[in-house]
Amino acid sequence: MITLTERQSLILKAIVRDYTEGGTPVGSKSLVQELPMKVSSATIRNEMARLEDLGLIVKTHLSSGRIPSIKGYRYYVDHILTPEKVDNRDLKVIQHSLGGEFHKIDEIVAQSADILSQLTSYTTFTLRPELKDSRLSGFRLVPLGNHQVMAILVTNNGDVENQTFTIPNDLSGDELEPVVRFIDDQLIGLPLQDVLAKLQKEIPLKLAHYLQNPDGFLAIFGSVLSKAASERFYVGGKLNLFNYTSLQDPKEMRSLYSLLDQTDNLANVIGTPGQHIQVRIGNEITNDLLKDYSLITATYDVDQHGQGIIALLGPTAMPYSRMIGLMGAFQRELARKLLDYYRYFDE
Amino acid sequence: MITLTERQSLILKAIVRDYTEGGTPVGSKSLVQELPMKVSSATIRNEMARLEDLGLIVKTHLSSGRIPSIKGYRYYVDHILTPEKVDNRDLKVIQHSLGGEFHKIDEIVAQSADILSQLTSYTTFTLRPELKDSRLSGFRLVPLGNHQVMAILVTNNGDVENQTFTIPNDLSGDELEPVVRFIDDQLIGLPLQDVLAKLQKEIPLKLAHYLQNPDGFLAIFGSVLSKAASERFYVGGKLNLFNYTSLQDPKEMRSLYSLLDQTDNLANVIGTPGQHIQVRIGNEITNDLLKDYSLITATYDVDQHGQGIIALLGPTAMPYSRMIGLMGAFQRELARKLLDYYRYFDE
DNA sequence: TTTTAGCACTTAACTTAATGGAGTGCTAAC
DNA sequence: GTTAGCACTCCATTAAGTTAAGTGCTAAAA
Repeated sequence: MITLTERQSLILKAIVRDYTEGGTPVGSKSLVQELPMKVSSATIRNEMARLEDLGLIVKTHLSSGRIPSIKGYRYYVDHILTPEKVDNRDLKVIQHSLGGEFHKIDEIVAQSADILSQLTSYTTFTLRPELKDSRLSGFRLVPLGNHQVMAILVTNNGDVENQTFTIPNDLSGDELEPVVRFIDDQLIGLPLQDVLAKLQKEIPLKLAHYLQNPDGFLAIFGSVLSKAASERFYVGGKLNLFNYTSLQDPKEMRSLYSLLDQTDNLANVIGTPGQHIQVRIGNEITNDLLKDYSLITATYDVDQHGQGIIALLGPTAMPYSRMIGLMGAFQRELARKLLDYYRYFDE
Repeated sequence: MITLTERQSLILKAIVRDYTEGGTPVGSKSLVQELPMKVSSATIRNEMARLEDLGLIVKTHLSSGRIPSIKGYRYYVDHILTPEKVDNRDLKVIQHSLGGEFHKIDEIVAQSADILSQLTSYTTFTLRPELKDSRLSGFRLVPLGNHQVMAILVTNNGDVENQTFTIPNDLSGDELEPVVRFIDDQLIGLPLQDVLAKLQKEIPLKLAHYLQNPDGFLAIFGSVLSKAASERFYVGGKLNLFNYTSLQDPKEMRSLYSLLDQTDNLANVIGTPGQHIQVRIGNEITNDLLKDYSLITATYDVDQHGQGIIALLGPTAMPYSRMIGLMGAFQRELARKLLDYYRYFDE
């Protein structure tokens, strides 16, 4: 367990601040000017040597200034940093852009990602509150003529998922009606997870009473269901990659773009955030592509409706203090907005 | 009007080929080796000087090899190039990937863009056949409970457009039923364009019989309608920008990405392709951002269902011969597949 | 009249050398 | 424990030199 003196702590803090703002290694001379204590650069140098021994700062070459190491950022985030109060103007932006009327949870969550990435110039992922509490509240099949049928699934949160299918010739719309009624009787009100489970076990057998060949129908129902039940991240500010990636290696950026395009990957990247706001720096992120970046994840609670995630990807040299402040603001505002939304549909 | 001798033509052709393949300026010595005639490099140099006088090739500096000018590419495309027969393997890929079952025209068209960009490593836009022939064949409002209604619009081509709305408290699902019947009576069978026109003139008056405040409903209907009637390009192979853009200027790539993200811009970029396959090179493209690239556009005919567009964006130094061959293949295969599709729904 | 060999000349790209600036570690004195 | 002083290191930038590819031109050959 590392413990720093007051002075060392101030020096580390200044190095982190200067480097995240200026982007160039920080030397003893520039530090001596901005630090509140009146000591010489040689003293600072001695302290810096000690910080380096502890592994908190490193040199880029033998005679360069220092930059924080991953361990240094870690210490800074854990022990030194205080979250910055969110700028009043930023807060206005957040509240205003979440103030409008939304028709889907996904829209709210996506909007949040876009705003956060705009405020930070970084890249954002958001995940809606967990669906484990989501229940099936309606299922419809609407014949559209021309062999086509639209399947619509509604959850108790007001989420709607739909898909259009071409049905085989030997299956008329009328024939499906009792099936829908059967589904309604058996499955309405159940959590989506349970529906998914039943769909694989009991339903196929019982469905045989109504249809000779229930496979086609099950495929339809399963497809819409899994679309509604799957965890999909929304990614905002992809173009901001141009702001903070190295640009030296186009291959890397390309890989990052691909990673962000496949939203199902992101669950692995983000993992299961335990604490409320979690900062992972450099190689602390399990994905190798992101070993030179930092990831801040926050969960937000929407009471009995579960938790959602909002995450921020940026350079390791990011202004953590401001970022964590912002994440906190989103945690609160997003939870509030979603509670409003649910209340509307729960009434 | 420029006329080249046989020999000059061969030289220009070789320069274009070498440069599009190798990417480096072409000198007289390397030309003399691969050209079928037996002359010295000095002779080639004389001819090259003449081609330069004509503005068909240029030097990158006073003593460099030559690269084709835009005028040179133009001449090559117009007078020298013969479309390359599509590689058998490529054709297989195309046919196989369009051979599956599709549920929407948009899916077919999007798939084509993806395949083309994969085969070329460039970027592709596709536009579905014009919608002016598209007619309204069904309109539904499905109440989902909880103040929500899904509006579904179906066209005679089997295209389905839908959107979910929150309805005001003072409007129940039942009240909307006569409205839908009214819509069905008045508008079914009309081209979408006409529907759009009527929506602005006659309908609001007549609708007043059924609803005190028809504005809300009209907004819903209009929104779904315009979604169905709008021209939306699908863009494939955005990541391929990394393959052929300069990478020197990250700002430029960022702008390009933005351009491709706003699909409504693309109509202006592509313009109205007149001929069957049109090649626009460098500053011949009206958009300034694309002045260093080439754009090949092709229209494909789907008989009475109108024309669609497929377009390819790449570097000016692209292998035009192969590309034009590929575009031709897509013209044919796409028309064929879509005719199949329409036939299925027309029967 | 066209083609060719020969040669002086140009330029980009690469290598090497020189210089200045920022910063460090260490020592000896305060 | 702190400081001044100094030798040392390394990056970044500039300058100079070298090479390879290619050109245009001239005068002779075909």
